[in-house]
Amino acid sequence: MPRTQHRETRQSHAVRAALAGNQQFQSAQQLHGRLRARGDGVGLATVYRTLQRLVEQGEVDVLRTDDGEAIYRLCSREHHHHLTCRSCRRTVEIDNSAVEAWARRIGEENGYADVEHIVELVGTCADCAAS
Amino acid sequence: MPRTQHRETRQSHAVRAALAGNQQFQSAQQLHGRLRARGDGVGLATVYRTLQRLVEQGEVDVLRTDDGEAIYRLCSREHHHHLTCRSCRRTVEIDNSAVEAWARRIGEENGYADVEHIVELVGTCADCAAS
DNA sequence: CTTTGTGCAAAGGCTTTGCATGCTT
DNA sequence: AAGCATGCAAAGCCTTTGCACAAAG
Repeated sequence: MPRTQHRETRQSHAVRAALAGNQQFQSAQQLHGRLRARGDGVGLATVYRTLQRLVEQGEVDVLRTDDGEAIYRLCSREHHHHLTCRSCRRTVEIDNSAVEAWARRIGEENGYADVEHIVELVGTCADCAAS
Repeated sequence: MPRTQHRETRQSHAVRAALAGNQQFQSAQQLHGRLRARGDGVGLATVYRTLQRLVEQGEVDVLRTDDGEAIYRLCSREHHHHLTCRSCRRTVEIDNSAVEAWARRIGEENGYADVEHIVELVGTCADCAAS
């Protein structure tokens, strides 16, 4: 059982609140700046470490911008993949059991056990394609 | 039409050759190391600048890994995916037609065009599982 | 009281940039 | 000859880590 053992601190609460207050993907630096502006001073390193924990616990999704910056957002579902617009970053969460099954089958066919998969899709969304 | 004008140099040729020699996405550092190993010494900065130019010219695609590393690949190349052993790094090439179709369909269903995908499988191979 | 979280600053890793030099055209 | 391309090293950015201190359980 993944016993999520983390302590309740003012800082971790602040980070979670900042995430909850915005449904869009935000960078660690943005969150840090937002917290600082709000008066909830939190060290940048703490922001990163808190986000890291949340990602490990599966409570937060993380993606990478074209700049290589990590952006975070509270998850809405369990396991899913992302389809991201390469232009505006609009993101759709994909929940497709076909991929899961496919990955597992490929593993079995090749004698590999405990197969994990990384799947990310990038495209141009309808709006951006139009403009 | 703006004819993309770039000079022919040993280095730019080497980078293009390295890209052409691998149908998968590769990082700049990987390309640099490969060139160095091959004897075609090329400065790391030059690798980056050449890749930058190729991307601007639309000859190369760029994506970001979860580590924030940029990975490059010549456009319009058929590629395959890999199933890698997390222990011994043994790698199997995977037929990709199923994934290609799946990715394209997901894109269409969501109104996304030109869908690129990153797919990586990691598991434990039979030998390593036995030991 | 013990363990984990926090801050700060330093260190890391990837990428970009300044500048003098070499090579292409 | 003129101007981009290259190398090297330094600088930039985002992120992680070491360490001492504070706080939670």
